Parts: sequence; structure tokens; C-alpha cells
Amino acid sequence: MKRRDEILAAAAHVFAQHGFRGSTTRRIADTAGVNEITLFRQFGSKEELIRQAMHYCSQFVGFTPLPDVPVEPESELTAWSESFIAYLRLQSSMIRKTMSEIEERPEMSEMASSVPRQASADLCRYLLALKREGFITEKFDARTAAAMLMGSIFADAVGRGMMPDVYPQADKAAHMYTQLVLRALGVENGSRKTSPKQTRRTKQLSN
Amino acid sequence: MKRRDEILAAAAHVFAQHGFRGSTTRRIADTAGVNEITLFRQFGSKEELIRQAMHYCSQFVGFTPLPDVPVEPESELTAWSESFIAYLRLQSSMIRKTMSEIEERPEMSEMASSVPRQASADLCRYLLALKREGFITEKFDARTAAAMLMGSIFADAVGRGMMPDVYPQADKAAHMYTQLVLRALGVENGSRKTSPKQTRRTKQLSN
DNA sequence: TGTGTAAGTAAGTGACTACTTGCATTTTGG
DNA sequence: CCAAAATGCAAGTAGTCACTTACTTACACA
Repeated sequence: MKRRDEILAAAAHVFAQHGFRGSTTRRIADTAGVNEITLFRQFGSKEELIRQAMHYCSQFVGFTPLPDVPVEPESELTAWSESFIAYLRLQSSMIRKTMSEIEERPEMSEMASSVPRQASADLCRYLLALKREGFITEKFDARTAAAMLMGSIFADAVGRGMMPDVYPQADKAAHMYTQLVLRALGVENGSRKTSPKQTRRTKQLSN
Repeated sequence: MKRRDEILAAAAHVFAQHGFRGSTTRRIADTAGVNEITLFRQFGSKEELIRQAMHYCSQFVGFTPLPDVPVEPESELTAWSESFIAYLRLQSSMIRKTMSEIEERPEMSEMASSVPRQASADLCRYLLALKREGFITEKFDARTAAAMLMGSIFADAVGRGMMPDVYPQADKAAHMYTQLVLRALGVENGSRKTSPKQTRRTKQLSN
């Protein structure tokens, strides 16, 4: 069990550095400190090993959750953006490798896309809640706004290593992207423009 | 000469599909319809061939230029965004492959980063011109705003193939990102908030 | 003590890789 | 029209790749 996890972690690490073709079974075995044969006995093939390694990695994902009912949009959304960018930066090598293999190993990319998919859904729901709770009065498309915030964060995480000078200061970037999106939506200094629409949930909370 | 270009185009195409390691000399030769030996006689090595193929590709880059003096911010910036996203979408496979090889072939990534670098500089200059010409009165960080617009477009171009449902309608996306950024900067319906600051250039143009 | 399981060692297989050599053929330019 | 350059063909080299077979060792548990 422990051995197995060590091998999976090693495989994930090697894959993040060298991609699928560059992840030779020898290199993975050396990194894990085990004999090459052990890989084949445990996982059958290199492909299966790397598939399981990616699945193993997906256990450790977890973002600061967005509340169902917004109270302080800027701080809540900033916290979420910070945790999202931190995750993407940590995984940036793996993300780049995975994205470059869509054409040749589409099922692996599909697995990797579940995290941003979920994040996008969460973010959209939160933005609609901002509208429902009266923080936003103007018309806007939640999916576009969500795609912008996530896209900015994504591009920052995977692109900063290549061209650090085109991005804002690293530790403030998530906050600045968040602020700019909120300004685009007309959310300023956290004040409500209208009172919340009455729904079952908001009624319960206002008791 | 013509032969050479055919080989370079084939090499670029194969590289965009399979990456460096997957671009076998045999595959490139087959795609180009030439003998494998010809590659080595013309270019010496696979590495040199692919290097030249990428350089060959960079000839065909060209965006709708941003004017030095903004007149209609939304239409001008949208046109630029459209041309930028069209380019990135066309090159998305190549971009993904190049990005995934930063660790192993940094000099190639450096070459590829010159295009977005230039684009970022152009965009920043334009945003500052918007301020100078009185379209923007609020304080803003040009680099952050530029990173957001470019990041959104970049993420759209490379990510849509993987998860089409998280992005807005493809043919309107560039326009919507542009609009949202302009709203964040407080540029509405193209009207100036203050009169342009007098500079040599604007003085000349106002004659 | 015996037995099953996970691990290691040694050796090797066939396929593919970038790249080379020698020679025949085609294309091209003056 | 002829020489020179470019290209093709056949064969081969040395290395790497994923993966296999046969056998040995270490350890847990009953």
C-alpha cells in the first residue's frame, strides 16, 4: 500500500516533468527507488500506471469554498481566487503536460478537466447569487465573467514562468483579477444596490 | 527552396500534433512526402529542423494593429481581440506543445513567448493611451488589465477544445471579454470623461 | 516450520529511434 | 546539353523503449 503510493507519486512527478513519452519506466522506477519490474507487476503497463498516478493526484484538490449566500463579495471571491491560483501554480507543470496530450490521450485530459469544470460551475453559481442578493444590478453573463476570472488566473499560473514581466506582482495577482472582475460587474465596496430577492434560503437566513 | 518550405511546414504540423519526442523523423518525412534522409541532409538534425520550423511559422503572425490615438475604444479593442484570439486558436496545438516543453527545451519556449510579449506591450500602451485621451478617469493598473484580457483570450483559445461548455459562444467570446474589461476600466459607450491631455502627438492631430 | 506474497536480479525480445554510408537517379542552371 | 546539385534507395549502426521470462530473496502470518 505504502509502496504503491510512493510509486504513484513518483510517476506523477516524472510525468509532470517529462510528459508521457518522456516518462520512461526506468526513470519512474529510479525516482520511486524500486525495480522497474515492480511497476509492471503492480500496474501492468506504463499507460495504466500513469493513469492511476493522475487519479491519485486528484485526491488532494480542495479550494476555499464559495458561500451559497454572499455576504462580503470581495473578500469571499478573493479567497477563492487565491486558493485556485495556488492550486494551479502548484500543478502548472502537470497541467501543461496534460494539455499537450489532448490529441494523443484524450481520456487523460478529460479526467484533468473535471477540476476546472467544477470550479467554473461553483463560480457561476456564486456570481448568480451576487445578482440574487442585490450586489449586482446590471445585466451580465455569468459564464463569460467566470471564464474571464478563471482564464486570467489560469494564464497567470501557466504563463508566468515563461514571461514573468507581463503579469502583476505574483502574490497580489489573484486579488487584482478579482477586483477587476467585480468592478466590471458593478460590485463596489461590498454594498448592496437592491435588497435580496426572497427565496426559501434567504428567508430562512433572515429569521 | 520550395521543397524546404514544404518540409518546414510538415515539421511544424507534426510537432503541433505530437510534440518534440513524438515528432519522429520518419513521420515528418512521410508528411512532407520526402525521403527521411533528405531531412538530415538539409537540416543536419531533428532538433535543428524543428527549430527552423518554428521560426518559419513565426513569419505569418500579424494582428489588427491598435491605433496610437484611440478614437472608438470598443470597436478598436474588439478588432484587436478578435485577431488575437483567431491567431491563438489557429496555433492552439502548437502552443500547448511548446508550453509543455519549457522544462526540457527552454530556448524554444523563449522564441514562442515573443509574440504574446509584444502583444502585451501593445495592449498596455493602448490602455495607457485610453487614459491619456480621457476615456478612463479611474485609477487602474494597465499591466493587470492587459493580463486579464490576454489571459481570458488565451485560456479560451487553448481550453475550449477540452471543455467547450465553460466558455461563451465562440464567435462572440473576444467581443464579450473586451466589453467586460472596458467596463472594469470604466469605459462606457465610447464617450470621453475628460478632454485629452495635450501631448506633441495629440496637438499635431488636432490641427 | 511451512506457505504465500511482494520484491529483486539477470537476461533478453522485438520494435522503434536518430543518424550514417554508398550508390543510383532526377532536377536544375548556365 | 552537360555538369553539379539535390534527391531517392537499400542497408546498416548503436542506442532506447516497453515489456517478458525464469529464478531468487525477504518477510508476514498461521
